[in-house]
Amino acid sequence: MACVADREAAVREVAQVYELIKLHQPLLLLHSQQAPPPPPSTIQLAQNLLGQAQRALNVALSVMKQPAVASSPVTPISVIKAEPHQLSPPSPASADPEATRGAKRRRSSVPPAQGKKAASSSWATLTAVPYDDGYEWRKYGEKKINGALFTRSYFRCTYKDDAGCLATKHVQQVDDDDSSSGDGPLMFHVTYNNDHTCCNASAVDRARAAAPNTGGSSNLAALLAAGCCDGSGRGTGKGLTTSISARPTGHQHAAAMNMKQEEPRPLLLPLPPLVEPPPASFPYGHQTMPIQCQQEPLFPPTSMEQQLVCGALRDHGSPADGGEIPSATGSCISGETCWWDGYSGDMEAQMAAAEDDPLHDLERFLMRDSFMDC
DNA sequence: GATATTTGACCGGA
DNA sequence: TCCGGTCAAATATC
Repeated sequence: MACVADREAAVREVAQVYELIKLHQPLLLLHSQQAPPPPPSTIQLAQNLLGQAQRALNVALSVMKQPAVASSPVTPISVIKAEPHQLSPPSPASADPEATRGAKRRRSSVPPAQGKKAASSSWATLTAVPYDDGYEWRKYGEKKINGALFTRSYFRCTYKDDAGCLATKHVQQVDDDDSSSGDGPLMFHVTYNNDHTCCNASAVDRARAAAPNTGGSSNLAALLAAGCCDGSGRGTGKGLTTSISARPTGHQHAAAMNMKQEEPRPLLLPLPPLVEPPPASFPYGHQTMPIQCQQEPLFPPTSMEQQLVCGALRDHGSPADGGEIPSATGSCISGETCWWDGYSGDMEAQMAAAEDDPLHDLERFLMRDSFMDC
């Protein structure tokens, strides 16, 4: 329990610094615009430092405040049920062309286990970041649920067809006044069905194996080990944009739930914004890099976090300091090569630079077992 | 053209 | 009959 208290104290400390930076950010910007203006390099340096500090703190807070997320696809807060359902091998339900032609509904031809829930296991979690659980998801439906303020979105594993992965999940924003009013983080109930049997699962399994004693708390290390995505090279470059539902869902947050889930996942989980997104002209160190992971923010109001987490652990080689985020197979989707490729090129120099990077130290601190293993 | 998302309809359990 | 979950045509995006 003492460790929990330590974590809370750490969260408070980091949040305090974050607020300080938030407070002084306009001041810095103001100074940078006053005459005589400081050398551009100085402005650049200061702003880079500011951006990096914010990013680092965001990283820290993400890790510290969300220990239950992402070390595994989810760390269940509560297991709803774990019922043994019949599992049927993924069969092309529409193998019979006659069955599909002209008939929109032919579910009667689908084997029962596939036609309805075929969950081998089910568990749920509460998270502020439903889109980042280490897997790639494809949305297949959305429903207005009785008594719920927001619609529920249904997702299945992207590789259901390719790998026969039966994993599904549905995401429901919590009807919470605090979270919906913007005073608190948006929270989402994410319910998972079936374990991943695709290659993506193996990536996360490796992550788990890499931190067997962390009890699910070492989300950072797990995410690192899991890589950015599945590694199948399936990134097509399509759908890299966030799709916010155009139809009126009655609530922007509900609309945000329609985000595309196959986006290359950020390496860390973004926190609800502690700071307002900077003006577009604000040259954060990472902002100018090609956003391979995220061309548009998942949540428009938190665009900075999206970019922050996207590049959080790999922009030591960001364009800001001459580096370049590689696009192996076109994007971050390429998986485990994603952030390691950030050190491609002059790796030694970049690693050396990273050693001196305060952010690097922070990350190392965060990854320390003594800290993570609370 | 390929792929992903949207959205109304359908299915099946309660 | 209601309702949650899923399907698949239509549509959007690249």
